[in-house]
Amino acid sequence: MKERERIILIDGSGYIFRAYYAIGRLSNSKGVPTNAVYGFVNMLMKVLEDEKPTKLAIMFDTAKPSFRKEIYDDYKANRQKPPEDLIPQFDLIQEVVDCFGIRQMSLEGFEADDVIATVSTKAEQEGFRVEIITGDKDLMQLVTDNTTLYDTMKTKRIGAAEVFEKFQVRPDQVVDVLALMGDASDNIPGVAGVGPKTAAELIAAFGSLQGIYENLDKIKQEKRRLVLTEQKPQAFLSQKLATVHRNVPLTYDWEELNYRGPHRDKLESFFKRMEFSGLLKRFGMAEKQEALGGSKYETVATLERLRSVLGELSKEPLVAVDTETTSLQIHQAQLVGISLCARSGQAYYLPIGHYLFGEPTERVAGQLPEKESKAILKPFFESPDIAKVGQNLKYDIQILKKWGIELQGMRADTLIESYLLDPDEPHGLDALAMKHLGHKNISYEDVTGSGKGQISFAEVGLEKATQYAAEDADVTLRLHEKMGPLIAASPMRELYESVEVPLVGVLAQMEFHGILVDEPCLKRMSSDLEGDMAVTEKQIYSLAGETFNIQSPKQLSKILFEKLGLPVVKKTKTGVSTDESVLMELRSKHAICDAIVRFRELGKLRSTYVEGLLSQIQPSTHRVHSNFNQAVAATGRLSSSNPNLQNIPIGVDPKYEIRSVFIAPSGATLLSADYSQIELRLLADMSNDKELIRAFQNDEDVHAFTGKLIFGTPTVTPEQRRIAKTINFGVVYGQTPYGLSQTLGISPHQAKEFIDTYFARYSGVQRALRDLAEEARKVGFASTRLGRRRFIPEINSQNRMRREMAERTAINTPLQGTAADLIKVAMVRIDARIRREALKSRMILQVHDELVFEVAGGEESKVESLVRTEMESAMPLKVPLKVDVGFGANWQSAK
DNA sequence: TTCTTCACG
DNA sequence: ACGTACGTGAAGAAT
Repeated sequence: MKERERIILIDGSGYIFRAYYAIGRLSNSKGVPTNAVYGFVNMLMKVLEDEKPTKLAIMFDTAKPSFRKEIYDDYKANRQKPPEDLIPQFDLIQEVVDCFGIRQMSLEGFEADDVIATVSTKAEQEGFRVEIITGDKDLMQLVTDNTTLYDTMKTKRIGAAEVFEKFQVRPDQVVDVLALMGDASDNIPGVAGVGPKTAAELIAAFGSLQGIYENLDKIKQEKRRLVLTEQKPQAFLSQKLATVHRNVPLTYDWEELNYRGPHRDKLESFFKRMEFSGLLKRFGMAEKQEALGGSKYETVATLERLRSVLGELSKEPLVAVDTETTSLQIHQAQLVGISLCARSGQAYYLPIGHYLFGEPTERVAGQLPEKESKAILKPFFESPDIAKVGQNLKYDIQILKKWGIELQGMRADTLIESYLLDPDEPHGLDALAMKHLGHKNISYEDVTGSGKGQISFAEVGLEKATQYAAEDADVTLRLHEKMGPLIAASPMRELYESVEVPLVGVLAQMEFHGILVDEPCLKRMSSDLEGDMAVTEKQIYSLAGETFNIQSPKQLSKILFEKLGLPVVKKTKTGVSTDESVLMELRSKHAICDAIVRFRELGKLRSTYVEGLLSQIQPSTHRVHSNFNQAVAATGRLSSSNPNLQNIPIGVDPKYEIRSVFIAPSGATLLSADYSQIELRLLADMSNDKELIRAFQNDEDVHAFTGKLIFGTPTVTPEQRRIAKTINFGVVYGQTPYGLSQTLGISPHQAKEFIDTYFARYSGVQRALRDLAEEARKVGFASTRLGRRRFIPEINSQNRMRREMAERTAINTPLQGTAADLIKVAMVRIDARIRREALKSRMILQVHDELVFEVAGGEESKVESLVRTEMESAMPLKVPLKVDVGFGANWQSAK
């Protein structure tokens, strides 16, 4: 028999809502909300790419209510109005469907489901196969041998077998099941007390709704029989409501459903309007390069010209600076060029280190001589009176420092400006140019190429390099002209000018200096770990009775849950969880669990910390130079990467204390200073809770104090203290009883009692947390003590999960973020004093509530007292700030 | 590229 | 019916 041609029908209305909730917040620069449009387009493209349809149509509901409303006034009565920012997106979605060249169908008085049913029924009669793209179970009634359902967000296609799996009935019986069980989302009443289980059981037994009522006497359970009799009208009404209408009066012919691909021009202008740059790229429609209005870029090729340009720039109020180099790794990077811009549209490129075809010795002609230009540039860059702005100046500061210039006069950084204005948005220069200037920057790959043929920036021709580099300086200045005033007019001005901008220099210094690593010791650990792992590996294989990849959660779960028959405790999105909490729960059932936990522990140490750290050591300095990222964490914290020095294990196994390999050079020691209970102290201050304030004013052990309070005892056992400690931490995260019960291994009921008692004793805390959520709901953002903001739009979400998540964010961000503000203030002040007092000691690490210093011999007491003073006085609170300080030859022993 | 797991505060 | 504490970054497997 000839293969049937396939028609794809898409439930458009269903996907609009799912797209809206799936994508969260998104809008273009004009403020038009675009999240649903974006999600919808992605769904559509997935269907087009995966299914390669030849015939398709998309069905929509109409604004007018359907005929069901006439039959039953309460139909969809409890359905909420679509959210405000979704409404304008309905039309946009219909527009984009047209751009794709896809037939859309709808009819007043009918729902999308009815239109789908009508077309699919007809199509099947005429010899087509039908695939319905929907997430709605109601359409299961349409399934036949030639009609299947498919949900793009799931993997499985739904045919008759899958329908049977879900409801234990044939597709044509689904309506009757729905009639009995009802549907809360459509407000279809069903029969009271009959859920999916009972409904399926009844229909399976009697064949249909009609069949049930013809055989009521055969129903044993008296109660059930009574309810069914009583609610017969509802049952048949529900059946009517759940049944799709298969005869909607539509006019169309199959030709109109042929899919011939998108109208590229229309699609391009639509995507541009929406500012979907990723989608434009996917269609090869990347915006054409448009020079910024009236821009003129000059390559500065002679020393005379350099002098005169710098002379002009020195009189300007602010100069944008950008450096081009051969590497993002400071200690491997060579300076290639510098761009400067003080008036938008007029920028200069100073070529200094361009060379030919991979030969660093073959200098390109027409460049500035390195030594002489450095001598001219030095006073310019080192003048504190010539104000500079840049995008991520932390990098340029280090490049210039390596070149022999100490940048002074840093006044602004657009990376930081963007971060403060909305920490959750992207802050890359290209993204900012698009967002604030509507301009597509020349991309780095356009200049250097990408992949195998990629060349170093040093090999780029001067003309091309000038266009690219000068544009970056130009764009940076323009971005500052947009964002600078926004910051200045906001309550964040002080935070920006006195904390964040000075911190850029502090972090640059920390990164540049790095921390010394004991390489031989790491190498010893590496081989020790290898040995221990081999032993553990053997144990695991013998316990499992076969060899397999222990590091593969998939293979491991096969062994644990299929071969060894252990019970499944927890699932992940894609399979069965084998994480540590699962293994700990199963450890009494099989010895393999402990061995796996041990193997993972050793493997983590080896790959992430030992090997990972070894690979990051700079051969030229024998140090690791981590990046301290100032514009990543949405709360205001720093983050650390390449390597991450903020998650080095604390060293539970004395054999493998990773922190002990971070050492001081000879003649120096390390000093570690960390805040004690910083977030709880801030909570005490913010909440004004009299008990919590008392605890800190009396310098109590706050966990023991809390324990005494919630257990009502004069002293606490270690176990009680542990529980109190967990709750103290949980409060800061906006804990739920369930979450607490999981971490404590107790019942949710008991967890709830602990929480209730906690709030009864610390009533000020409870009030403060409620106020934080309420405040965020009112203004749309959470803020820290120094005015840092984080927008939390989902605090008003219709989706409960998202909303509750947002509420926890609203509680946690002010605490975590104020702690971040505070230690940043301390860092800036400590660094200023180290410079002013000309100390040789250096700040080298920050780990959220801890600072680590390399202290020069003889400066110990001076640095200790300086650090303690500045940390403890960074911010006045209603409770004292306490700092613990320790010295040691390595990081481990300094704690 | 995405997912899972796990290290830190 | 569903998922469940805040914030990060890195490695390895699977897609």
